[in-house]
Amino acid sequence: MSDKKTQMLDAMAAHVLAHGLNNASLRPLAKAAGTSDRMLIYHFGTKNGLIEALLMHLAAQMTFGLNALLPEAPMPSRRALFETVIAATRNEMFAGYMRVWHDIVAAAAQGSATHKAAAGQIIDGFVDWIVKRLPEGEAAPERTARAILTMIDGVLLMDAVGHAEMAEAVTEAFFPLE
Amino acid sequence: MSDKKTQMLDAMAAHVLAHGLNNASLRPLAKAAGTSDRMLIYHFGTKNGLIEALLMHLAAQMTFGLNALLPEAPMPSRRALFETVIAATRNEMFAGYMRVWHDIVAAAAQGSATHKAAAGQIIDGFVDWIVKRLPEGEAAPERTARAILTMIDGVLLMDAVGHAEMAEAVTEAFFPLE
DNA sequence: CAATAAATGTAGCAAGTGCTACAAAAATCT
DNA sequence: AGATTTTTGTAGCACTTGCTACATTTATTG
Repeated sequence: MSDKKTQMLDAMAAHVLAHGLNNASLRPLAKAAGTSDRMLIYHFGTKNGLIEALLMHLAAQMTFGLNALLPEAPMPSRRALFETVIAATRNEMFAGYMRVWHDIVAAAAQGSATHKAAAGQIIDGFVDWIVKRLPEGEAAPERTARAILTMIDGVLLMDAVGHAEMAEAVTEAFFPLE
Repeated sequence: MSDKKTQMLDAMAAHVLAHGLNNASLRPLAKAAGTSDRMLIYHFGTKNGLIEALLMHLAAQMTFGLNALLPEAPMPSRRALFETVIAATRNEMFAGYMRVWHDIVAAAAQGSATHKAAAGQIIDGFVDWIVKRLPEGEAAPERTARAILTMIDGVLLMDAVGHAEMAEAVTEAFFPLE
């Protein structure tokens, strides 16, 4: 991929993180990238092509940011791991990604294969991340990681609709102090 | 509320369940309700007013459908309750509501107070529903219900992006057979 | 029955949508 | 250098968006 395209994608990703993905249209995106709608179509063929490239770009960014978050070492307990992730997703730095994440989910729910693919990529990255940080002695790490990620996404959803207190209930009910 | 408005809302709710909420526009909604965009604005003042009314209508419908799903009696175990709910949300009958749910979440994540309010209503209804069906002898039923609902929403999200297999991981990891 | 209010149809506006036609400049290749 | 391909600007098209102006019909009320 040419440098120019990558640069455009960076700028557009930033725009999407600030203004949302699902109602992004060509002209504002072009403006954010310092170019014209004409050029976007030229480079990406069609708006769907643009969105597809943008989704892959965003997925890669998310995975990268996640990996930069915490060293690759086992956490003392599931509970600690869970709480660390939740705290991180609530960091201002990640707020844009969380919004975009729910945009992706909504589009995927409406049947968009593109968005499902992007979601799959993000999820895979996240599962790997968790597996590497699971406390030692897990019987089925992959499975546990998937279960924990699903719970995290539940909390993320609740956060999104203004029910941040749900996280606490989950922690107490499913991650008891040992 | 007048009968006419209720009738319109029913028709528009059906349309939204089939075609999505976030990209619904006045003319298609009007067509679905057998009227004109002009009339929708007349009755609801503005599009936001319409969406607000529609959200409340949908929230009520969801709560109603949920209550019709299962008798109001304690389930034998958390696991059974969880599995029953998941199976229900996967029923074709509820597919439209699940799509709309994720639309609501996405809009709420972007900051819409209207959508947050609707989500809150749906969540409250769901928590009540769970509390009434929790196995007997729960120490903190309300808290447990919130925790379970959060997990359900995590699974719902995974279902939406095509990862239905996550439910299994959650069941095994967090609802062990006793 | 007359007067007032509620309800609706027709037409349209200004802004935004994805995308295209056409032509000119800039870079690349032979 | 000449030919050819890549890249870009300007304009615009056909359509959709939320919403409004104006006139007319239909119901309600004194």
